Amino acid sequence: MEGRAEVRRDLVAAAVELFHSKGYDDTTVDDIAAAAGVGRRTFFRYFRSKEDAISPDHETGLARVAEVFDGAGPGEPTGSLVLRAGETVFDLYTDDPRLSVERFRLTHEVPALRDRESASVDHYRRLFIRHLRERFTDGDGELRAAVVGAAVVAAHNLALRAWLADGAPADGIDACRARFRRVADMLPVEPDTTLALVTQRLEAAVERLEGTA
Amino acid sequence: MEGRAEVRRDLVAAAVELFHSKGYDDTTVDDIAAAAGVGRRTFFRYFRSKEDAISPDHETGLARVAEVFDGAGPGEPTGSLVLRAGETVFDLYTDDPRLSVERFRLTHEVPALRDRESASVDHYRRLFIRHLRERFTDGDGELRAAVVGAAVVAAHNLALRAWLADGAPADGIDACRARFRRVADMLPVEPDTTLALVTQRLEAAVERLEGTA
DNA sequence: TGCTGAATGGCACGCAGTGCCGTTAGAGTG
DNA sequence: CACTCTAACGGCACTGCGTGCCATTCAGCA
Repeated sequence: MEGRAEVRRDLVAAAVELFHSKGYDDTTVDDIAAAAGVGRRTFFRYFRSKEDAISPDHETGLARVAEVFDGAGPGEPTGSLVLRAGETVFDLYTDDPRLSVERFRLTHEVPALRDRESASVDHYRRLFIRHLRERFTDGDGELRAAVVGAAVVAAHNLALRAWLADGAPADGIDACRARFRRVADMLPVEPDTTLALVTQRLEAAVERLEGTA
Repeated sequence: MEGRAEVRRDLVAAAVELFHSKGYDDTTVDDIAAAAGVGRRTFFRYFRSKEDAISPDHETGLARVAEVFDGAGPGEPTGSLVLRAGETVFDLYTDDPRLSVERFRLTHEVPALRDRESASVDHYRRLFIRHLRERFTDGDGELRAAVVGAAVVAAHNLALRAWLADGAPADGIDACRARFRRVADMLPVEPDTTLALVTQRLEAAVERLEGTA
């Protein structure tokens, strides 16, 4: 007899294989259960729905992001914090690249799965925003939290999808991470940081030059 | 006999009323059709699914955004362009504020509707990104398109939802629009615009001062 | 009056997901 | 070994969504 973990793995394998060969819509839950050698009712004891059979464990990803935010000191810059939180999610996809690539292909071809993906991405976005609001306390803090949260999640997905579309090569993980990190330069994590900094330096330079004149 | 438009209106009214009184999950398509005085089969001739009965016409909104982008001259700044495109969508919600408010309430309480909303918002995001990519042609153009697109849609939803949560008062529309427009200051629509501009002026000032010295 | 096409309603079907219950395997106890 | 208890499983029936098919109705037209 097989344990629970083995049955679950068999079901995922059967689902992926059938979705690939027969197509998602033409594959019924009965097909998956039969291919895995279990009853139809058992399938629904392991997965809430047919789509769940190939969905990654989003609960885990959300928990990791929350953990990063909760464990961060108040002194850590928000820019590096959101990068750390985002990178924590990468591991969920690098653990099983083959499965991730197949899932990526399916979520791009099947409308139902694409919409489901959108919904789960939105959960990440909301989680980021909820934590960012605590750090943005100025007048437009809520707006900036929404903008930064949406931007980080978008950049994360952009980098991840480019890597998956490329077949998820092992030597491409670093490039994927680097690509994601570039978003840090585009975030309004501090109000008018650049302008204020340069203005300050400009004034200092003018003062210095006026002193020598 | 009633025309097609009347039947459709009756179905929407019946759906909204029943979702409100009985709850979304406890309302069947048979209930809606019966309340509207038509057969169950007819319901599915007007709406693709049960959720569709209270969804706004996203196709229209997407078409409006595409129209703004297609009709814009190449000289128009990207910042003002995305603002114009975003504001075009507001009208879809201001046309029938009562319906919009009820829909807002439902999409926040019913998980199935919330996920559907996430998916439709994602369609807007992808549309923005697709058009923005044509305008961002530098090295990180794709990343910036993703960031700006996600940020604009997020800001739009933030402003819209705040207005809807407030009961969609007629005198709050301008404040809603103003709130959305503030996102323009946070977008990386031009690479290093501020830094490049100020640096250039700094160098010019230094040269000038050195000349007088 | 007879014809035509569009809208409708009814019927049956496939499939997702759930509740219920009988059965079975395996661990623990005497 | 015999008994019990529990967790997992399979089967069955049911609700509800969404679709295909077909007969009916009704308006417009020759």
